[in-house]
Parts: sequence; structure tokens; C-alpha cells
Amino acid sequence: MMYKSEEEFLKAYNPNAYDRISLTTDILILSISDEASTNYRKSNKKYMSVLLVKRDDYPFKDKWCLPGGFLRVDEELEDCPKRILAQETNLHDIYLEQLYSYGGVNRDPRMRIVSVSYMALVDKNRLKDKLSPNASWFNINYFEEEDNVLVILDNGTDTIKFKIKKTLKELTTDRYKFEIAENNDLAFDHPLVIWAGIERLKNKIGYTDVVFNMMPELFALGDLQQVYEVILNKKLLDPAFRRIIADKVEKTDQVQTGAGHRPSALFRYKKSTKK
Amino acid sequence: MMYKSEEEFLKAYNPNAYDRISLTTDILILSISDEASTNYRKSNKKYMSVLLVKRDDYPFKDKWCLPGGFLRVDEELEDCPKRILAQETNLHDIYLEQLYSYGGVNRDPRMRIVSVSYMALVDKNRLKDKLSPNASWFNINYFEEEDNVLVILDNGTDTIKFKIKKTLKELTTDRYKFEIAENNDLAFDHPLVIWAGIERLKNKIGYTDVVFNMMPELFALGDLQQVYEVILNKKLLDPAFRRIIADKVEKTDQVQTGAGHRPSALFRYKKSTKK
DNA sequence: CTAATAGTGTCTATTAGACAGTATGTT
DNA sequence: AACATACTGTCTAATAGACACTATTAG
Repeated sequence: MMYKSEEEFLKAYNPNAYDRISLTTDILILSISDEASTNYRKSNKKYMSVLLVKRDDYPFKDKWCLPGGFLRVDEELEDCPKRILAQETNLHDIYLEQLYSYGGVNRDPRMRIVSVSYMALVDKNRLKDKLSPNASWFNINYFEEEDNVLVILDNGTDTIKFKIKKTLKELTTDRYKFEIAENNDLAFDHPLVIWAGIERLKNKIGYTDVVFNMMPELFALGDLQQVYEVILNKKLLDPAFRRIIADKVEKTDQVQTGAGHRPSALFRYKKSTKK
Repeated sequence: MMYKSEEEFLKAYNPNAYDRISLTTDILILSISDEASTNYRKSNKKYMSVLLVKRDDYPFKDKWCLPGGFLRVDEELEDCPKRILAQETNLHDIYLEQLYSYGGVNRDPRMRIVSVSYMALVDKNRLKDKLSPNASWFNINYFEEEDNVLVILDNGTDTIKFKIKKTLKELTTDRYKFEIAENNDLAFDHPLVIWAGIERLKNKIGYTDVVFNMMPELFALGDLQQVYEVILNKKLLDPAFRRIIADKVEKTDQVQTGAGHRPSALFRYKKSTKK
């Protein structure tokens, strides 16, 4: 079960597997993380973060990748990401949504694998000490240029960089097609999955209530605003923000105190009544 | 190769196939169709229409279904729907977009099949006489009720009805989950694919230029508006509509005459400059 | 002339963006 | 007191909705 190199591993791999197609699911698990501020008055800087696992076997041995696994013949498609999610985080009943299916002929060096990717949104603070030992949260930073996006993931120890090329699709769409331009750190075509998820979340935050899956039970509006800002990658104006979320939250009688400024009221998610 | 019944067919089916997963793609090919008006003055009523093929083998023998087929081991995932599209319509370079992947354990009685569905948008008038003989265009009518959608497809000879149940997903989303509530006419879980495509198109028409894939080279704004109306399933006000599409079209010096009213200028698609 | 669609001007309502101001905790 | 954030009032700009009006053809 231990091979000296990837080539040796591939040589030994069951060649019979080559003429059939296998199916896996990969999960992009996103959450929000805080970075403790040095100034006692300032609020913590927030990041989007993604859960990666380190591969301990070929192919891509010792590289980080998204949690994933093979679909079982008697398993419902959506049960596969749920099973893997439970495996990695011990979490059940999590927000899960199908992202996209990837089927490049050579995306896996072992054999032909088509992968259905899913996105899960969680509040990572609810699952402390429940992570599997080979998993780690990486903060997400990204920089959008003319027709590239540079993404940098960082868990305090390792840094993962990759670049995605954006090209405008056919004449008739103003939507982009994404390809991997540079990637040495992340296994498979997972940079595409990560970027697809970020784009989807950015979009969905505007017309659904999915953000609240990433929030604790009680939260201050300032924190919620920061989560919006980190996802949308831009500053929002206070009054505008409060108008937008006004009917999605309800005030509790609790307040958050202890910071060097006016305490904030704590809110909880409320299912919007209108529209 | 000819079986008396579906049960007999399934009994004879290679049982070895049961312990592996196969992958197919299904394509939802949408277009716009006209229904000639009885009143010479009135413009033709428009419908969305979908291309279906009649199955000539088990399972679902003699039922209509979406064109589809098995992914080949050495074929890129997106090449599969392209190949099938060329087979059924002789069309290449068509707008294609991945919709969703379906993987219910029992969605195909033969064996475990996961299907990646695609949506193609075409102008059916550009492909006259090029259809494969077992294919036919069906007009789409649908009626949205409280938590159901009744969809009726009609090709002049056959009528296909099915009902989709809408349920609000988790507390945190205001998006729906769709299930088949009634279906006796359409093979497999294809009602879900059709509805997913209609929803997607309804949505995309608002922030992309995909509609123009369904339009002829030159068109009158009245026709374009009718296409919007039939896709969005509601009437639009003229001035508002013209404001919205103003920077997506450019006027030509040609006019459409012959109807019992003021002739309309003909426009063509122009890639929007702003935003 | 008439029925039907083509096409435009303009008023109003709603929503988004911007800024300025007041409030209140900790050190 | 000073800083940083909490929270609100209000003005303005941009956009969407509504209606009314004029234009032009085949029959």
C-alpha cells in the first residue's frame, strides 16, 4: 500500500478500472473565521474560510484538497457529501447545495472520475474539537485582476496559492468561464470548485438567507455586516445594510458588551415575512 | 432485442451492470415557437418549446423523454451533450449550460445511473428539416399554484402532463426544493430537469443575454418582448422593457412590414457595453 | 375609418447611495 | 477625555412602474 512515487503507484493501479467511469463528490465547506485584533477597541477582522484535508496517499500525496469520496452504488447522491461531512466534522443537518459537476478526462490520474461538487455552509465555532485530525481551516484571500483571480489560502502553517483565469463566455452571455491558470498546491481541479463556491455564495447572499447558516444563534448587526462585507468583498454603508436585513432579523433583549465602545444589541435570524 | 414487457426486459438485463455506476447526460433543448393567429392583425402567440424524443426501447418504451446518452470513457463531459445535440438536430456551436446532476438510486430501473443535465437554447427556425425522425417540439404551458406547478406539454398530437411539488427548503433559504408529484407521461425524472431549466432560464434572462440565443438574427422589439413575457410568464410594460434592453440591441435600417399595423423596426443583438 | 401594434414622453413610487449626526461602552 | 463602534435621520440619485399619448399600416 506504500509506493515510492506517483508513477509507481499508477503503474500498480488496477488497469481494469480504466475502462469504467467512477463517481465522487467533493465538498466545499465554508465558514467565517475571526482574527484576534491587536487593538482592544477594534473588532476582529473576518475571513471566509474553507476546510481542507491533507491527502495521505497517491495521487497528490501530501497535498491539500477538498474532502470527498466515492459514491456507493446503493447511496443517494446527496447522501454521499452528507456522509463525508459527518466523517470530517461530525456535523449533521448542515446546509448543503449542489454546485457543479466536473468531468475532465484527465482530472484524476488514476482513472476516469466525474465529480459532483457540493457546497456546505457552517459556523465553525459550533464544531470545535470535532474535526478529523487531517483536516484544517484555511482563511481565504483573493485578489481580482483584469481577467485573473489570485486566491491565497492560509492556515497559519501552510499557504496555498492558485490563479484562476476568467474569460467571457460566448457573445450571448455576460458570464465568465473559469479555468485554472496556475496551481501547484491544491490537488485535482479543486481550485475551480472553491472559486465556483465563492461566486455562488456571493450571488446567493443577495436573494436568499443562506448567510445565517454561517452565523451563531445570536449575533450583533455589526458582525453580520462584516460577514456580508467579507463575502461580497466590499464595504457596505451602515444604513443601507440595516435596511436590507431589517426584516430578516429580530432583536433580542440581550446585548454584547465588553468591547471598548457602545454595546451592540444581539439579534437572531427571523424568517422574512414579505416576498 | 425485443421484449414483451418491461419486467421481461429487466430480467434479461446484464446483472453485472448493477454493481457499477453509469453516467449519462440529458439535454433540455429549449426554443420559442409561434402559433399562427386567426386574426390577420394580431401577432402570433408564442410559447416556450422543448425538444423531446420518443423512446423505442425499454425502459419507458414509447414514452417521450429528453435526448440523452451515455458518457464515453474518453469523452470530455461537455462533449457528451454536444454529441447528442448534433445527433438530434445537426446543430453545432449551440449555447449549452450545465443544469444539475441527478443521482437518485432508483431513477433508472436498469441500473444505477447518475445523469448530468444540460440546457441548450436554440432558435428552432434555424434548424428546420434537420430533426431526427423520432424527435418532436412540444409547446410548454405551466400553471403555478400554491405549492404545485402543473406543466402541460403539447406537440399537436400528444399531450404530456406532470405536476411538480414545490417545498420551501430549510429555514435559512427562501429557495424551493422540487419533487415530482404526478407523472405518467414523461420518462425518468425528466420533469425535474424541465422545470429546473425553466426556472434557470427565468432567472438568467434578468442578468445575462442568453435570450438572444433563441432569437433570429433580426427581430422586432415587440417579438423580443413577447419572448421575455413568455419566459417570465407575465406581461411587461412597453417603456420599461425598452429601457431594459436599450443597450443590448441595435437598430438596423430594415423594417418588418405586412402586418395590419405600423411596421416595426428590426434590431439585432449588440453586446452591451456597460456593466 | 378601424383594429392592432409601434414607439415615446412624463409623472410617480420605490429603492439605493451618501453623509452627517448622536449614543455609549472601555481604557 | 478619547477612541471605536452602534445606531438613526435625511437628503439625493437612480431605477422601476404606470399611464397617456402619437404613429402607421392592411384591410
